[in-house]
Amino acid sequence: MHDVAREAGVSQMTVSRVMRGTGYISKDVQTEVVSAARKIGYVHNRLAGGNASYDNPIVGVVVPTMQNRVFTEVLSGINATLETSGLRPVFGVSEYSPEAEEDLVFDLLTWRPQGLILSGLEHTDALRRIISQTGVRVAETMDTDGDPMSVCFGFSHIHAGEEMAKHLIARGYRSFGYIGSHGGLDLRAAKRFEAFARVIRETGAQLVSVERAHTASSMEIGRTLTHKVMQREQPPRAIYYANDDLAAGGLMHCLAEGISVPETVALAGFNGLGFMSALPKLVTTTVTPRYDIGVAAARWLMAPLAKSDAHKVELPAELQIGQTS
Amino acid sequence: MHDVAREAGVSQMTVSRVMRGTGYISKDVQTEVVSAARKIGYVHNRLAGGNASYDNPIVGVVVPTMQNRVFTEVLSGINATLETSGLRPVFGVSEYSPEAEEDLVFDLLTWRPQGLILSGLEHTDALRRIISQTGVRVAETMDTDGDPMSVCFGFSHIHAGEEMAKHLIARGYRSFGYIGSHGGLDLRAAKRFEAFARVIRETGAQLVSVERAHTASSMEIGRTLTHKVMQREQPPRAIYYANDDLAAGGLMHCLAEGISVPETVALAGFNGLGFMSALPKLVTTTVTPRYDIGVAAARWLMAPLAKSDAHKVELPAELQIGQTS
DNA sequence: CTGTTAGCGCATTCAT
DNA sequence: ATGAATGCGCTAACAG
Repeated sequence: MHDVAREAGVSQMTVSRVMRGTGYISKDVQTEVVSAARKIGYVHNRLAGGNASYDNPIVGVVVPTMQNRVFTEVLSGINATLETSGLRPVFGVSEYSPEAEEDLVFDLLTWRPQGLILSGLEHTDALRRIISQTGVRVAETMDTDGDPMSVCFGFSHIHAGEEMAKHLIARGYRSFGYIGSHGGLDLRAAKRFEAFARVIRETGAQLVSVERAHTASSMEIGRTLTHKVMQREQPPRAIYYANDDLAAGGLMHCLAEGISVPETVALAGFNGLGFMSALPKLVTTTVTPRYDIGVAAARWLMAPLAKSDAHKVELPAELQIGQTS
Repeated sequence: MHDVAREAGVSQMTVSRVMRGTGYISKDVQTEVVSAARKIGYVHNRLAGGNASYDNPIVGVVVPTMQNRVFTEVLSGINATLETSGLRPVFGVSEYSPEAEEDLVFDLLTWRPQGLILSGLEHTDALRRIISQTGVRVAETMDTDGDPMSVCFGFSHIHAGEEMAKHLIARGYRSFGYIGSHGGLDLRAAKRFEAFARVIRETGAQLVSVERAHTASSMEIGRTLTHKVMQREQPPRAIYYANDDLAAGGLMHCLAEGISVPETVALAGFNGLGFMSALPKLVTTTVTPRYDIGVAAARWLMAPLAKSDAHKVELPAELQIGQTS
């Protein structure tokens, strides 16, 4: 920066102001400095400045997985929004482990970020402690069933599970199956399932099978588990899947085996991912606003709401009735 | 750090060494410092250190899109590998625009990264210039058809296109269609297509239709374009898709319309994404080592090969013959 | 194994 | 509208 200053015949401080576009600078000096910088091949070091001003143009993001489009879409929303003000997301993947999430948060704090974006409302005590100790701003996403540390953006999974149960009950189904993944580590899926199961029980209907893979969700797993469930003596009349990938896999199994949907078995997914509209049958699901949640969380970190504002920002998920129920 | 030093009764430099885990520190002092830090609630500022040591624990990554699993898998490989040595990827999305890529590189250099990971071998002149001016290490990925700035990791798209053409010709097909996306901005897809078309022509077979969506690829687009192509008076006997999403959409169209595959029309995709194995028919495709490419590039940045080493690291893609050709 | 000295590349806070 | 002095939090280089 000194070199640029000398080249442009101004002080180092003026170069700094030009680089950041702050304060008053005359047009002449501005162009002079820019061309001097280009001539020397100078690239502004934004992180060194963060040292003096005590914050960096960074937002830390922790997502549970990258195997599910849901979170890459959230990330897209975050990235697109932060881009507008020169911030960048720095992310980590927790693989649905609270301890891994805790480690990641510790690591990301090491970067002195403007804020943090986490998934879900359940975190380790140590994580909560460090957050309040350091005072970083935190946006929690994807869930509103619980108490956020400061603000959360998302929807109620309990409501989503109930709503789907009611829909299927209303359609006349009385015996149900559930297919999940991640060995139950996905706590939001667990909330949906519990709410779903409760409504089923209250209605006097049956939950005849619950299957959960121990690995990440995928169409393959969905197909395999559906095969397993449908081989039983008394297969369920309707299957609720933890997400669309699993449900799509279920549909693929039925297509391949000639099982008629929804006559023999009804299927329901969760998320409303784009690829679902390309399947031969539109699968009943709950459409979630992933991208918008990312946008909302990022926007909040860029300009936090006043204290008086809501601690829970609802971005509702909507039941989408397809041709599989 | 001063406060921690005082609390632990050592010098600030010793605290620095403990935080970074470098140099020789006695076990006693080490534990003393750690507990002092915890007591005060001190979080190490790693970016301030980057100031003094002239680079940060960061690798800049530019991917063309996040809509395609291919690149999120590359990112996963990069992330998992960098994690092992405390580095983090900081990424940007170019949306297949060379100018956007250029801007992103300029921005990422502002972070003083240890290195850069880019996609493809085609970049703007300004980008090449800044790279050589600043001397950052750059790994280019996904392609080996061309000259890397320093090292590239991937496979030949020309070979992949030729190989698929030869396979389909060998199966006896003589009239072909091609379905792509991104309005031709995906240069690697373009390489495959050109090689494919050349072999077709050389064999005396026909390329009867070429369709390209102007938007990102998806199953929906694949389904729509397949519908369009199959409506023609002389539909092709085999369709080569720019990627698996499009091909899967094509298969969905055929399933929904009762078009028999491969009897009426053969289908071939590209990438060999995991979800393909869940489809009712295994689609013929070329399996690409996305994750491994991310791993290899990241590993190289962590410990660059000697000058004498290869400038092109081949991670071969393999033809996978399925039930759709 | 630990401490001292010097300074990384910037931005803040005054001045003018 | 621009500049000078000062310090941010940390690490390199060396001494011991």
